[in-house]
Amino acid sequence: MAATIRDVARLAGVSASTVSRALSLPGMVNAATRARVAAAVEQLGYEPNRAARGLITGRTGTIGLVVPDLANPFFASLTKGVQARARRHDVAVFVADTDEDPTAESGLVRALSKQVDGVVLCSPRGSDEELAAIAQETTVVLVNRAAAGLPGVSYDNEDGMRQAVAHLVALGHRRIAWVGGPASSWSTQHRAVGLRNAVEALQVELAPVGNFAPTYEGGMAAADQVAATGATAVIAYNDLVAIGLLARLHSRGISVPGDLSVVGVDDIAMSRMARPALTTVRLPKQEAGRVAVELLLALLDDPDAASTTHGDLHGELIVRDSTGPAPLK
Amino acid sequence: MAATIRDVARLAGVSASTVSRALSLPGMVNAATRARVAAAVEQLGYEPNRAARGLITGRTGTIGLVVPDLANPFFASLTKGVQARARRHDVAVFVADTDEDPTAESGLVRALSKQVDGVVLCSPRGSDEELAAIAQETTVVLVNRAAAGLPGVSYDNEDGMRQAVAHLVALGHRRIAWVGGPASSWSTQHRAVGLRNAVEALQVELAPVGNFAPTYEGGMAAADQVAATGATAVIAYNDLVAIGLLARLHSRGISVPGDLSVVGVDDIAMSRMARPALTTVRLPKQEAGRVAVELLLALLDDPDAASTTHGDLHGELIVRDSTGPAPLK
DNA sequence: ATGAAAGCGCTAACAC
DNA sequence: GTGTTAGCGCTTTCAT
Repeated sequence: MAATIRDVARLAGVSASTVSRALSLPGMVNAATRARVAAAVEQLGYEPNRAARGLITGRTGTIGLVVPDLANPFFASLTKGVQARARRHDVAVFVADTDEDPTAESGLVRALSKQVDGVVLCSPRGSDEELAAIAQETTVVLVNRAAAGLPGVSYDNEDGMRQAVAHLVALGHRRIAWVGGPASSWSTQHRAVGLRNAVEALQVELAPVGNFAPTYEGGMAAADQVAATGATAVIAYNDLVAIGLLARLHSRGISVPGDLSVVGVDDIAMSRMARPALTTVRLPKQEAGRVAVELLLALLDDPDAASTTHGDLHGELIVRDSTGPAPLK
Repeated sequence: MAATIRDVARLAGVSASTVSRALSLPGMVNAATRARVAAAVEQLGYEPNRAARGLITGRTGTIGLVVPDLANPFFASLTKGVQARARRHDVAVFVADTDEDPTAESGLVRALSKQVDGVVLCSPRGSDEELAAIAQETTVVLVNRAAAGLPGVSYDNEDGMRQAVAHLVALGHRRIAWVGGPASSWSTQHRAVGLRNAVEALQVELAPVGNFAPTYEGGMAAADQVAATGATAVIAYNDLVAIGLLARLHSRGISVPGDLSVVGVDDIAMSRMARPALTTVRLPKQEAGRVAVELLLALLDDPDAASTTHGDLHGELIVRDSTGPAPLK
């Protein structure tokens, strides 16, 4: 059996409350007693029982993480970041995967919420109203989505798209195709806006080819339409789509970057390994997870810390072979 | 505030103990009372507080999962399987990532073990002794590793290698190179054994080129040595290594599968997207996670269920372009 | 079949 | 600064 606080108290010759205080509020106990307690703790290998503590404090020392798909490298990295940062704070992480089912989202969060202090919700597809309802019941931090009034971390999609367009324009491109992700996705909408602003500012043309699944298959499906636009460059919703484009363009005999330059978003590991290696807007994935955890913990400590309520992360253009090496002839 | 068992008891006009029984041991309570309790539970949206229950039962309804690297697609899939199956059993999953640090392994398990009923430990690098010590303190199920006496799920690596070799030999290959993973890895060792058996049975030659990191970079590093062996085919420790080989061979002007056929292991999503698409031994990743959870839960219910103590999963050869389409000339 | 009472391990008033 | 008391929400004897 594991040692309890009473065992420690007995061994240290003090009361249980003193042990409790020595551990949680060291300032409130005499240095000498504190040392005796520490010794007893050490000797017994005592670790407070979190369930018992939680029962009384109402805090579990646990947070939940809900992602659409763990097998998607983007979310896997994010999870890694969340998990690492939470551990630093001695907080455990429950992970739940909705399997890309938007219907499951709020149910999962609600189920989790009984067991955790707060939840990090990634790329939610639910409506703003649904999210607001969830936030009513539990402390939530959104990732990759901004919803009115809710705390969260998102990426500056507009700026990322600006960087991508600027790069392509500098290489001589004047007509740029855009393969969107799911129409309902917050990031697709914002990337589209950023793109429109950027092409307008730089006086080039944008050729949107519609919305596709954010997958390799989505890219394969979009490729022929991209080719038909007559654009000399294409920006894809994400790297998976861009790699799908690469595959289909290759089998059509369309050379990248010779005939068409391709840019993705995310910078998943796979992008470096693609042929040609993919130019992409790198999104700091683990960083988003870390920021989300910090935000959540801050919010739990002080529920109306309105000042730190939203994080905004920047992407960084990574130039690889799919847009080079030579400028457009 | 959430409803407590007393609220339910009051509303149903019974005592708290009756509510408790109605929920956990329905057989022990009168059908009529049971119905009244059920109605009250429904009306109040009551959910038992797990921490309070755990305090007395000693069970948390939570399991831990320790993986070397969440960003590795292999472990991401596995985690997905674990998480999905655990949810079916209404069990929550704590996920921890060791960041490929074997030293962190046992510490993490120990830390987790205070908060969970049992732990699924994936691809542990620790010694058999370390693992045995951990198993002493908490219920553990190993994945991708068999250690004397410990329950676990692993793959039939020997058979997987046999399939790969048979395929290559049927295509006409007579000298097959092998790029091993980390020397300390259990699966490297077993794959090597399977390979030796297979080449012996089929009367062909094996050319091992040593041990490399189980990554894309590892594959890049191994490629030139592979080429130098004079083999016409190579089997890589895993798909990441195989894709690294593909990249380096391509830049050396060595054609795959024209000059050299390449086979990987795992069948991660990336393999389908490689150019040429990678022939590989598909390992059921999510399935391993599911089996591990079932095993762990069975063990928790009956600590000496020695019968179901080890699962063995089979790989399946997936033939793609990196070993075809034409047989060796 | 049901209720009363005790207590899991801990923290938070409240005394001193 | 420290001990005493009470109680978080639940399950589990032990009565009845």
